[in-house]
Amino acid sequence: MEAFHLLSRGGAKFDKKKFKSEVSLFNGSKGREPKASSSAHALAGELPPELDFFKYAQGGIPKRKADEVEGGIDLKGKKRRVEGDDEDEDEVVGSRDAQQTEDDPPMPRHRVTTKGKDVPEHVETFEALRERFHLPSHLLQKLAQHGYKRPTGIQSHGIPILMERRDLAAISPTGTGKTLSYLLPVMAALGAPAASSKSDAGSGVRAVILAPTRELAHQIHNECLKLAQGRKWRIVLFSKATAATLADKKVREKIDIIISTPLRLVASLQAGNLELDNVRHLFLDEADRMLDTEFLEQVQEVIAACTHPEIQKAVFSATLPANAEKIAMSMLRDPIRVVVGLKDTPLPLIAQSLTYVADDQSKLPTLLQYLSQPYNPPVLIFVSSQPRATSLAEELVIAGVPNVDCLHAGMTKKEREDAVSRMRRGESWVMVSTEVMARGMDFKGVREVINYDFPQSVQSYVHRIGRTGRAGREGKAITYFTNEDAPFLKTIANVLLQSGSTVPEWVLKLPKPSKMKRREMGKIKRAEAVNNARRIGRSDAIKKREMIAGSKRRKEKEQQRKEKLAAAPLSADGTDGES
DNA sequence: AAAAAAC
Repeated sequence: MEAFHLLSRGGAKFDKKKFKSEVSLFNGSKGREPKASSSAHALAGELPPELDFFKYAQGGIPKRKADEVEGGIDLKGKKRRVEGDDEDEDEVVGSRDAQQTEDDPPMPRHRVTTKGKDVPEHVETFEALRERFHLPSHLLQKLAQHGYKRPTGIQSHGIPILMERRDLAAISPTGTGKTLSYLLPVMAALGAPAASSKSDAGSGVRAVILAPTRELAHQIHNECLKLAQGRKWRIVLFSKATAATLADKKVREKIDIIISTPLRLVASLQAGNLELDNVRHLFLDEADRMLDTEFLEQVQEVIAACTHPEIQKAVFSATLPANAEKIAMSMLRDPIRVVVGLKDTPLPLIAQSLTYVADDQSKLPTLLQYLSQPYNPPVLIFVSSQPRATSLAEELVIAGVPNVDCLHAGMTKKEREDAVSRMRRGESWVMVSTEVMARGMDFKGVREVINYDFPQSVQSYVHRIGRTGRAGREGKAITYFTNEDAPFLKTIANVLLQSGSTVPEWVLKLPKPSKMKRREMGKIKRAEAVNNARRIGRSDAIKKREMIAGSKRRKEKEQQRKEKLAAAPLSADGTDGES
């Protein structure tokens, strides 16, 4: 009860450990929440942030028993039915996820399907990679050293494919270790650092990894550094600052791996400060996002700059709509497609629910009510725009919710970095953010996701809620919907159903979007078409200038907002009280 | 279908 009090008032200095176990105890009565013991255990066993990378392999992850009945639906039975529905008839059904063997951590079981010519045999263990591909022992040591026991589905199938230098389109659910599945082969292929005299691999960058957000690029970079620890590879997280150092050609030639967002890289290419003609590995993380129209052109420019004849390309995501897959496949050479589990589907470990809030005004009271009761921090809250992120965070602070943070791309680089590190340190209890956080970000502790604003696509939904339930842990996801969201509700509801969560009967009985709605949507579509048509005639330079102006305006607005907020800082430091 | 993100 004390914890409850502290939480709602936010007035006291805080022992998170103590707090969390008490809150969990509290929740225990509700049955659906993770058990107190598991919560306390997870917390006690928490690794320092620098070891996060190895979390996938950790044992002792609490998991719902397979035969547990939840909300009237037998998860096991449900899952079997869904698997039976698979439509890709010409696909080869490979092994199951290696994680399922008796004594091992209960990672979710996923079927793995592969498609393509001469698909390399998957491996059951990391050791097998040494025998087959001479994976350097220092890499194996890194894995073993940190308790990495068995490869996940995507790792056991993807790594051999990549190590045989084949192109790959990999689809695997959120939190199943995609990053390692492409980093390990890159590190193995690099051999000696470019700076070393032993290197016979030509000069200049040999691997490029692209990600859609700075935060994700940063996270990938960190994980890469962990694998490279003690080695002399130059692994560069591309930023304005690092790009500036490239003017010196000697500097560029010694880089081994670049991890970057597309536009940053394109800027350097255009400035003539970077050559990618020696790149042997070009990987796209969050591939469907990277192939969105807004990124596509930039990505294509990077691809065009990678002129090495033996370049290996690969794309990774938890979601890959048909459209994006078509583009991806056209970019790859004789590709292999690997699908772990079901495409565009969240993990069954995430308990999903829908909450009706009549309109936008009703959301805040609903959220405050929710946060006035015990919850498992940190909670990640998604909204649809930057201003809404700022103002919601503001409202929560005013309402006395402690340790509220905010993250969106309108913030400065430093603000964004600070927000992420508060999150990593467990100092944020409530993180309000936009789509910028929806993909790839791996905050181990996140147990709850709230979609305050309805997601704009199934893909967005899957990635957002995939911030929880990672590496075999449980998670909880709540999605608010208003009357206006109704036309899109059924689509999302089906996603919930497919992944083993329950949906109120009446939602399933909803008709397809009404004629009126469709007409409305049609109007928007036409208006957009007209708008686009108007733009077609314009030069790229004008478009670019407009884009820059738009972003400047946003930044100015943001600054004004911040100044207003100065009296009530977003970031509580644990000792602050409300006014 | 629409916003966000990328420099």
